[in-house]
Amino acid sequence: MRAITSPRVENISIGELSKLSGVNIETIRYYERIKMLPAPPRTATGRRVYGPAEKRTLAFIRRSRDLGFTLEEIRTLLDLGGPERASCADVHKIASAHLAKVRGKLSDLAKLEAILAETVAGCSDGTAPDCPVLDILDAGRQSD
Amino acid sequence: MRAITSPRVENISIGELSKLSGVNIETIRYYERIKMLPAPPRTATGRRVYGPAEKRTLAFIRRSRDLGFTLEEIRTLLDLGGPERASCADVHKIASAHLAKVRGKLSDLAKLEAILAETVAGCSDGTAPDCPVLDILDAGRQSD
DNA sequence: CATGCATCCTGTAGCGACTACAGGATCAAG
DNA sequence: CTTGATCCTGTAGTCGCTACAGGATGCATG
Repeated sequence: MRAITSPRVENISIGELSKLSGVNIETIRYYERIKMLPAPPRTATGRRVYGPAEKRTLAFIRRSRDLGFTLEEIRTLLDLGGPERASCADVHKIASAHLAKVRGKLSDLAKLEAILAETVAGCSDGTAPDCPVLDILDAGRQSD
Repeated sequence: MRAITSPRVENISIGELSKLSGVNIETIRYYERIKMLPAPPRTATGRRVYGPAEKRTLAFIRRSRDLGFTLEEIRTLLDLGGPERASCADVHKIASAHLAKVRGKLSDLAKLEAILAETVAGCSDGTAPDCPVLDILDAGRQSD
């Protein structure tokens, strides 16, 4: 979609795009290679030229990555939001499955935090003669 | 003299070790390759024979991995717990650094959960005409 | 003793999501 | 015109496994 009403066509280099989006240059090229991002037009000398559309897409990808979606999931999301603007239900399915995964991870991590905190506390400043941290890690499974 | 009744010298195969420890056979061999585990003795025909020591070490590794330590960290922990039984302070440093990382991840994940939950809720059953999930992902960065 | 199946062996390649080069080409400023 | 920043392609490395391929043993049964 070429911006008809948009006055200036904002042409930016990959370096600028990288700075603007917070995505590594190498990663942007990587996204292009694996077809997460469409290949942009080039200058006569072969440099990539990006416009607002790519900027938007990249921001979408980045945000979704931050939220822990895999590239595969994001690809699907992008497709769902594409020309067809298909079923919101599909999007909902992906997002809520992902939410479930996140919640699982969250509770695992919370448990882990508790154990670790306890472990570390047992050896508060390293003056203990035998290190309880190692013992706890060692004896995690009591029945050995 | 093979162990008949009481396994005084507990000699086990890699398969048994795998079952006992819950670590994949391939992974055990991988650990050996990258020197996380010492190479065990072999039978005349080249099969690995493990004893209680390896079992212990593997359990230690496994538990530490479950707690999210990297193999590199675990390697250090194993060294620290080795013949020298060196400074508990070092162990404490590693463990608490790791705890800090875990806490960071935990809070990130909690924020993420909140955003995702909200996002998903906005599209509770996919009957909305335009999908709010995509819009939210899209518009995460308001200033674009 | 032969058969057959489970288990083991080595070695290599693949995964996801990047990251880090090497070895050039081009651009913008002084 | 020279310098240094930026860009290009292509390949290989990272982490922590996992999955083969293609073969060699081990053990129970007929």
